[in-house]
Amino acid sequence: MFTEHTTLSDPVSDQMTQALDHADPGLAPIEQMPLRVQIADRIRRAIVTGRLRPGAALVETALAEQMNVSRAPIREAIQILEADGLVETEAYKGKRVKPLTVREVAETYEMRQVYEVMAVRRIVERGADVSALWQPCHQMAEAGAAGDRVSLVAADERFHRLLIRLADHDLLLASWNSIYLRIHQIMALRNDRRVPLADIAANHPPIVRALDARDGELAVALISEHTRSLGDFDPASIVEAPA
Amino acid sequence: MFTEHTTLSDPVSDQMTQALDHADPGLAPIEQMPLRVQIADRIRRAIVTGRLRPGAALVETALAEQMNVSRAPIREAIQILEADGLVETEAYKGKRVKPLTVREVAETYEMRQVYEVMAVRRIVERGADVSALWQPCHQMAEAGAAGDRVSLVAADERFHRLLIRLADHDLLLASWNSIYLRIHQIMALRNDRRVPLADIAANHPPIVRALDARDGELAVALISEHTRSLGDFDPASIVEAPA
DNA sequence: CCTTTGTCGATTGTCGACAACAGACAATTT
DNA sequence: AAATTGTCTGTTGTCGACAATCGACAAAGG
Repeated sequence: MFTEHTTLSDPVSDQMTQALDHADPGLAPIEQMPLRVQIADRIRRAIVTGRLRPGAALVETALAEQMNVSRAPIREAIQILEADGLVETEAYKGKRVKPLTVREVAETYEMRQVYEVMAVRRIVERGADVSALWQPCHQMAEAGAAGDRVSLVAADERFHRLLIRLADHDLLLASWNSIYLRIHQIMALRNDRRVPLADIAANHPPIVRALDARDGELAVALISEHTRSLGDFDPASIVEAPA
Repeated sequence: MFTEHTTLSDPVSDQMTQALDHADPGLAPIEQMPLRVQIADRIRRAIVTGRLRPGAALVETALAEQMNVSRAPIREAIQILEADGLVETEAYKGKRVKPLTVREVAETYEMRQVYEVMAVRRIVERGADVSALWQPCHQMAEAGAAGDRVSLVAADERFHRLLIRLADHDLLLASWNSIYLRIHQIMALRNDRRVPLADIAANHPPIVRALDARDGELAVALISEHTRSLGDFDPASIVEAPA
């Protein structure tokens, strides 16, 4: 077990949870997270879904009143987000959602590529079983056929997260998660429709096949090209003025 | 400018600063860091120098009294260290210096290798000027000849940090810094005397030469072997029982 | 008109006190 | 004696209030 930091487990289905649709948990252990974590999760989701845009001010007193808690857990939550690299503080002036610069976006995608290449190398070296990767692949294909972009993106994330997991490297996973938060945010902001859905779905199976065949060079080349292409983007589409 | 997080700027010369030996700063801008940052720096240094060993309890009230501040900045400082991955929290039970497992140590060094390889690749691709790397090289040679292990390790860190800087990639630098904190800690704890000083010093110039010659393959191979060898260590030398 | 100084509102920084919780140990009951 | 319950202690979690700082604007003085 790691520390208490959460992992943004469920990016989908958010406020649709009513009082009716959750099955009776019986007497299963009741999970209680510190307030700061719950708060951090909420704000984080607001940021990575684009509801809180880069540059938006986060005022402790306002958030405290809004969520009906004191400032202390709000402060701590924001500090968590600061460590995530999503929030920026200027002493005695304010905290705000960190503005995205073109450079940061590029660096983020480059880092992601390095992480995924590292994962692929490890998977090949260690001979891990990659058959589980087929499931998200199929889901992507279905979503692509149905033209359901949201489901496809969700399946894509599952694919890549699973790929990282298969590398069996906790530090890599943590680093990738941290990076992927920002990727989430970027995708939410730029809402890019250029690449056809079917293409995205079609990119993944060859990777799995190469991994399965233990063809390290090919697998690295494929994942490298795949993640690199994601970094090509329209610079003006998202970025606010740096200052 | 980044946020306010510090960078453990000066690992050496700590408490030797008396009231006399600092030159008159004139009317230069007086730097004031939030208490949490000063506190975090102190505790961080204590951890990475091994003065606070893995598993050691960090009790907020005790630290608050000891440093003569309230618990609030202590809490926030500890939270920073938690984000650094140096401290671990268990709700309502306590905070302690995160125990080091064999696996974590191995993963840390593997991650460092990936980062440095990435840096070398970027340096070669971008044709950065690497002549500045000679200075720490020479310092290492001198320290090696004088048998001064401390100076040599310090110069070694300068070499590698500069190498990362030359890659001109902020996110890489931040990630490397985070990793290197733990490396600091590990080195402080295991105090390993196996590798001869001269060998360490001798390993670096070939890397600079390869970079200078834009021989990417050779440079990657050299840095890869260099950082990999550091990860080979005596497992029993540092690790406490995981639980 | 320009410069300097004072004041004000907004925000974060810090503090001291109290509440909630986990674990250990004693008291009670059977 | 064993099991259950109560209690106590150490620690973190949360709160409300106050202090410090910043930026902007008004006010005073030349």
